[in-house]
Amino acid sequence: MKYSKATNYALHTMLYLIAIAPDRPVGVQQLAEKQGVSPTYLSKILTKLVKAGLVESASGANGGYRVKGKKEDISFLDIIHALEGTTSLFECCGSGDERCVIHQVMLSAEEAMEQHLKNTKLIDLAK
Amino acid sequence: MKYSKATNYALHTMLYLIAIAPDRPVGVQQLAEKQGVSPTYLSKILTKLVKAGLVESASGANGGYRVKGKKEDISFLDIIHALEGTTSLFECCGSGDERCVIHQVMLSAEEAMEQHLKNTKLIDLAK
DNA sequence: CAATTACGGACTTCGTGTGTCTATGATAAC
DNA sequence: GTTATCATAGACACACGAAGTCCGTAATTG
Repeated sequence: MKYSKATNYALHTMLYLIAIAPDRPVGVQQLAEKQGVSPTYLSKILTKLVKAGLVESASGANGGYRVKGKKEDISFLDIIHALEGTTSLFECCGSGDERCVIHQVMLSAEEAMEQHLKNTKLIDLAK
Repeated sequence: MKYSKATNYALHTMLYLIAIAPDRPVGVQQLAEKQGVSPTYLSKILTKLVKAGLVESASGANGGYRVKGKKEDISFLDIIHALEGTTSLFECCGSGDERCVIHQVMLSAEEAMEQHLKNTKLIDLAK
């Protein structure tokens, strides 16, 4: 039960893109150097963020990645869901519709965490 | 990023011990049948609960497992910590003392979930 | 065309969760 | 004391996913 390292990289990358990046797209090599990760690995993480609609990419020379949409709206939960998926952390007695009491408690606990992550926007940390 | 099945089994077992069990200890075979798990596997889970001080065990004939201490005090978090450990869900930039801003947000989100799990006692579900 | 950059699939490695099997130790009943 | 019952612990096997790497392809700029 751990958040993956990929989620960590994604959060740092997004924060960097939101805080520093101007209009120009940023290449993956530059992003990778900042965190000491290989560019090829980070590119797969960025592709997930693209598919989630959080960033947009531009191929070719002077290409790279740029935040898509309003920067103010991007929350921690958006990025975590893009990397970890949206399925529940707790799987129980099999059928999903009739949830046992334990399952209900676990779901509401998870929801408490998600609410916190949803209310915290990345731009709050970009001072 | 999932809770382990072992945590699921532990929660159901503890709920059963708290709700149904009288003073007599309950054998692992009986507990295993209720959930369709092998007794040998469930015994390792129960051993963790013993080491965490949540249940006590009795060897020999008519032995088994029994809830230790006050049943009213046992929370979801106690059991989860016994199975999953107490380390943070999110590991970041390496050093633990100087936490980056992202790390701080993740920790407080995790804490929101833990508070919920800490405040919910198992006996609340044993009607 | 050539250089740059993202995208995608295949692949390896490693750790951990999930179990099983078996031996050992403790206790109660006979 | 002997035997049956029960917990405990270690070794082992297996599957799956996380974490990367490598390489080929596609797109865009100059």
